[in-house]
Amino acid sequence: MEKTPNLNEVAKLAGVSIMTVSRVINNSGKVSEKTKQKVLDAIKEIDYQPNMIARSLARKKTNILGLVIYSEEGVHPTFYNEIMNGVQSGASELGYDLLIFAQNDEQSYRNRIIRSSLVDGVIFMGIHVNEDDIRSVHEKGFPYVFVGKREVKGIEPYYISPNYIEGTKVATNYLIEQGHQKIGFIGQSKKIAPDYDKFLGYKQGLKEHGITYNEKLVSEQSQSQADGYNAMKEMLKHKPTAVMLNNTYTTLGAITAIKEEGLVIPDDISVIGFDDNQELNQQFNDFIGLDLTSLQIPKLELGKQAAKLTISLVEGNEHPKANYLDLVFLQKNSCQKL
Amino acid sequence: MEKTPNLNEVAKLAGVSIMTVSRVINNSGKVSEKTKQKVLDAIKEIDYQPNMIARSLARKKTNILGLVIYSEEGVHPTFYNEIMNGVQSGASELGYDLLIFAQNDEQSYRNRIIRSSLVDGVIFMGIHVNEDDIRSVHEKGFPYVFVGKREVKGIEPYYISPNYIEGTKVATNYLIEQGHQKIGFIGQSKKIAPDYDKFLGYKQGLKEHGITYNEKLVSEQSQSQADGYNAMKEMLKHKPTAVMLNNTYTTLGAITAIKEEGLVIPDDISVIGFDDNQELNQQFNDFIGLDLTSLQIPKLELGKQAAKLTISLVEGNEHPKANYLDLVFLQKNSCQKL
DNA sequence: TTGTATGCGTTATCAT
DNA sequence: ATGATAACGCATACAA
Repeated sequence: MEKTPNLNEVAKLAGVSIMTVSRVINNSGKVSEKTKQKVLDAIKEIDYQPNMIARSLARKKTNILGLVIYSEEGVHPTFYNEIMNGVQSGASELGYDLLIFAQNDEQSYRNRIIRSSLVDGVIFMGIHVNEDDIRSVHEKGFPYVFVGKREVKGIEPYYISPNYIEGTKVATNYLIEQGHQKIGFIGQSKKIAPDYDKFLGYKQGLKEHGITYNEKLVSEQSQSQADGYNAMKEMLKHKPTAVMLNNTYTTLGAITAIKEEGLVIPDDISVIGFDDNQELNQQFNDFIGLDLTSLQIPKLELGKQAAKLTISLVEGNEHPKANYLDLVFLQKNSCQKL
Repeated sequence: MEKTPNLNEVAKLAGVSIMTVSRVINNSGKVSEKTKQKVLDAIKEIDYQPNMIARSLARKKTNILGLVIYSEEGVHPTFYNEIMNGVQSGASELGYDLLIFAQNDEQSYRNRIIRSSLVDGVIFMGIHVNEDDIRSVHEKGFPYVFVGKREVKGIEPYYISPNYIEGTKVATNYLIEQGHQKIGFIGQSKKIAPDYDKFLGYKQGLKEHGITYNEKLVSEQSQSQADGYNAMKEMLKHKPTAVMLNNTYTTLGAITAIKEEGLVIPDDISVIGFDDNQELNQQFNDFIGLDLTSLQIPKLELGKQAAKLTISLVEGNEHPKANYLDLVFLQKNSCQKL
């Protein structure tokens, strides 16, 4: 490895002081057009690139964001990866790099994050978060944003979350406007916050149209294909004309059950899915031969917004603690007007 | 944001010089047990954490690895994300952080990477790589590793790749040992290097057992479910007793075709899949009700090895240019002894 | 065993 | 418009 050139060498070559070179690089202060050219030429000649580390030390700012992913066994679900891509992209757009913190153990990151001066701000992501980390970061006034709605005892944390309630309400309204009254909902889980919010939106939609809530048309089972299959089997006894599902897996199971009963989508029953995984969903659509109408989480955008919000906080701006991003309602052909 | 403490403040509090503190932190040089305790106490008291930026500048080493992902439209296929997780994990194990470079345009990274002194080494990943970047990094002697076999004109690059040839050879041998002679292969593509390697392994397996290659049992179509479906339909006319597939999508299509013909897996035909996406595959297995025997790319491990190899190069060790990682042959129940 | 001086490459401050 | 000098926080070399 050859030594990388520094300001001194550029200055010497251009016949000016390092400060002039620095000014040219940063477009700051006044530099005459003539010397500016000399400097630019010198920079090009020796292929000079500013040393980010030295710059960071002097500026006390690294232009690096940290992304902390709390995951199990070192494997991050696809879901997080897509958001991560968005974070990277959003950070990049504003001239920030992204540093990944992730480990299988539940180690605390707070010291490395806040004290080491390596990152200017941090984004938290994952279910099994170390809440002490967030609390600590929060109390130190260190810029951070959490992806996903979050309650942390004792503080009111910054977060950006998909607006599940609003999303399912929109979808429910859509079904109702298509003439549906007996609308099923699979995946009402009190344990999983997003799933419960989806349920709330569904309920609100019904309420706004004066449709009485029928608990026979709601199932708590929410995780696997088997859950969706069983829930749908049971629910079909009560003849819903439409059904909303909480994720890709339950959707698959439910569709299997519907087909087994000899029903056709959307002729006999309308279906709205909830797509947590676009690639998976795409492939299933191909396989099932069905273009599912669904609510989509704009994961890339979610990540981007998280990055931009964090950067805005880094730069000293004020923001509300709770931030929401609309879901995308994708109307395909699994719903029918009654 | 409160000011973070530095060596000076620890030293003052402990009543020693900053050098003693530095020695305690780095476990270098001789420090008496007594002063060591004083220093440790002081560190704990003010919650001191070394400033990584200052350390990096002084050491001329950041302990940060860069990961460059060349992708399209800012979206990285799941495949890369899993490898990325491995890279992060591997780097972390050896005390390195990971910085992500990724953008939708085909921008060159070489200057930022090599010259800015931000990262000690770099890992490249993706199809549409900017070859000039690699060449430049290579020629400067900057530590790097490419994930996936790579040919770059003019140089012999460092890479670590799944051993596709060996993998499919093992799988082919397995089928032959189970008594199969008419073994089909779907996905021989000259355009996609890994797919062609898979084909080569298949061919070698046949050759080792003196089975003549029958091109009626080989299909070039290799990308989509439709490809797999069509290829299988055609191939079934020649009555293979077993078939190997090149990826999850063609597998799905092929299985559909097999079922349509009224054949049962594994009773009528044995199937070996190639799993590029574990989550997808898992879900399909559930759906199809079939535990597919398949070749798996150990993506997490691939990423880890890439990180460790890069770090080893950073630390001045010698390594061969070409490095291979064995595929995992997962024997489930889609194959039958003849 | 401990401390002092110097440098890492840049930016900020204050001169000129 | 340009330059000299002092930070930035730590590590290395050299003293004591």
